[in-house]
Amino acid sequence: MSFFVVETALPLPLRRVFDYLPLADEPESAYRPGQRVRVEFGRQLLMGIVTGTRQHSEVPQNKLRPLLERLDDEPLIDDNGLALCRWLADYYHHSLGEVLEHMIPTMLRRGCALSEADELVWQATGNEPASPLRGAKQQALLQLFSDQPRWPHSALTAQGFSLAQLRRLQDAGVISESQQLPLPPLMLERQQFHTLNPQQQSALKTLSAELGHFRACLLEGVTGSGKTEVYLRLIEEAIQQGKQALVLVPEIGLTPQTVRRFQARFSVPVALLHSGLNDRERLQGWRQAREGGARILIGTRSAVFTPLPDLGLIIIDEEHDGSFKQQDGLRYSARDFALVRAHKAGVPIVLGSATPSLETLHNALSGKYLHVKLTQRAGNARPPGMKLHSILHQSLTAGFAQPVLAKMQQHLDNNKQVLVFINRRGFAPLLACRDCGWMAECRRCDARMTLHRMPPHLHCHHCDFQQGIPAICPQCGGSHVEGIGQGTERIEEQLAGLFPATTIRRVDRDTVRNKQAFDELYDDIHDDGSCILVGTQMLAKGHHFPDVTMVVILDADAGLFSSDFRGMEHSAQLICQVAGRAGREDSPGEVWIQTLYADHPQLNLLLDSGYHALALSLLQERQHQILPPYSHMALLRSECEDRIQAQQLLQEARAFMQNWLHQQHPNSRQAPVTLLGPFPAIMERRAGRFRFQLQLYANERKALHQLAHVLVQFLESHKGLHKVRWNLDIDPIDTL
DNA sequence: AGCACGCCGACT
DNA sequence: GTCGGCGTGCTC
Repeated sequence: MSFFVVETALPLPLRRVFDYLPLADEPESAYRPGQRVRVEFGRQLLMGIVTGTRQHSEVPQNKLRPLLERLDDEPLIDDNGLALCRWLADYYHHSLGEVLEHMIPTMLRRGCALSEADELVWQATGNEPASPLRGAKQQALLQLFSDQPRWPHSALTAQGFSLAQLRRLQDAGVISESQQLPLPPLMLERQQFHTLNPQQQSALKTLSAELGHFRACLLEGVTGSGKTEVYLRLIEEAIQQGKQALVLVPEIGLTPQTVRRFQARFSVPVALLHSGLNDRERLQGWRQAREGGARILIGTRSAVFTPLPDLGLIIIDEEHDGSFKQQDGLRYSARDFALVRAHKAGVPIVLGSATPSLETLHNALSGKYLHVKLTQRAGNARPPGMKLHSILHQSLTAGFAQPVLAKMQQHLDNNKQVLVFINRRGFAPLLACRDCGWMAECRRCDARMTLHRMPPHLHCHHCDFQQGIPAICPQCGGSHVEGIGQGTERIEEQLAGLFPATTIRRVDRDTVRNKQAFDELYDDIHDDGSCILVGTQMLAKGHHFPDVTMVVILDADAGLFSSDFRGMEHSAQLICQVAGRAGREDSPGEVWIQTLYADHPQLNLLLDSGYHALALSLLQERQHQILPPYSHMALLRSECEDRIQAQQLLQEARAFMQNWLHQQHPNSRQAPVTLLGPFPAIMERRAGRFRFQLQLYANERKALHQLAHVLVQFLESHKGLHKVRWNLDIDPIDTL
């Protein structure tokens, strides 16, 4: 038998693979890329993924160790999946082993067998009972198995049968046990298709012509224009062609409403992958997709990695949503990765949004993406009337201007609901002393502590540090320590005083601990008559509130002057999204935006001409400033408890890159990559660490990629400054 | 990332 | 005299 080694990717931040000797007596053909193997690595036990076999190894013979176990006969990840992981690792300059880790569910990472996701299934043998069966339960079971020969155990326990009763049938030889992967439940009552308006029909026609080959499409549809109905029809066509569809939704977008809408529309199994699932459920969903049982997979960011053998269509709903970008570790964009995946699979991808990101819009306008628009609202719904209400020189009651309160009362009197949006949870964003100006600051961050009342405490929203509320000022000993400014808790409390007869419901991370709680609250809200909803952006996404006819945006100004160049884009998207919560077909909503800057040009452009017009203007600005999408960006961040060292790492990185660029382009005046920084982060100290950033801009992605590659090599081999943590963010979405 | 080895300060 | 701090270097 000839010598060979097994090349293995390990879940380590090291950007290389490791060679292991095969198990004794196993031929080279037993090892295929994508299988899991267990190996000893130093003193630890790790699970690795085979990436190939080699006749020779660079590693000296005496250093090679044999692997301990091969866990799979069939590769867990196929060649397509592996190629996609290689692309991802390369594009984000990340270790292949860690990328592969994202590809498989937690249970499989821990070495479990695929069959762990199976359920117990009872199968009728067709034999006569070997011993007489007595009792009503036994007879009932016999009847069930003659109606249908295979029954999942859970379906039988749901009907009140016990394991002992089934065992008795098994002992009599009437049934035998086996295992199989459960299928996602099928909805039997199919919902009616909504009729499409002419615009939806034409959009559907355009998009369905793209099935069968790669094409990136932006479906830009104003709120209420019926994007979902177009997705559903398109999916229906893909399903009819024997294909699977992958639907990615934002983190809070996977509401029961959405799920029900999908499940009730298709006569094929729909699998879900979201954060509310346990490890076993995740493995089930993953396998249902991989083994083809599920024809539609709906999931959040990480679902983009799920193997789908018959993939025929990808849909990214609310493609502009920030939750598609992972913000730590492997900082990938599920949206961008999905585009690559669609390209490699030769299938169309539809990016849907009422407020597309400027990147996507740019690609659509330049003709790179097919641009499909829906400008009419489905049914008779009218767009909400949006108005700016200047609060300059106005006295406010509980943070509200008098006319706004009056208008709210009007809507409540009509038995309607009012939504108050304020993107700040807690009671007050600041606790300060009236006598000396002292403020409660977080001891670990450059930030003020937020005052909470329920329960009373100070809470840093940046590092989660909590402490009690001082009764007297720690600086001057005075007793006039009080909360300054408005948070959701305070608004809730004050509105209760102003509208004593009205139910006030607060919706933020403090009142809604998990998804299920939100769903329950949503049902309550649905059953309420008139009420006021006070909440953070949690309210803005996902759920629609049909009885809300008025939306009040209290702190729009906070987003208008963000130091991030995407600040205005994100504010506009959020305002549109909140505004979209209001109204239904017969009762149009109205949106009041309180602002100190009623003549803010961009805010006015948004309100007068809509998101698309504002986006075009913002794109022009980006073009002048040569910012994304007119340039490509990467961000090198550093953090360290020692401020000097955090900064120094970036200075050294900068010096290294300048030197490298100079060597590559000795004669050019303008390097292909522009370096900016290091700058302290907007919040320089967070959770006890000082944070800095270095910005890299390039016109050509290739130049940026090459520089990033050597930069990572430099940083990995960098000896000094060992305590400084760093990360490289390709296509960052916020530069905070 | 772990986990060793290794060389200097305050404890039994 | 040891326990233990974390600097630095390696892991197929």
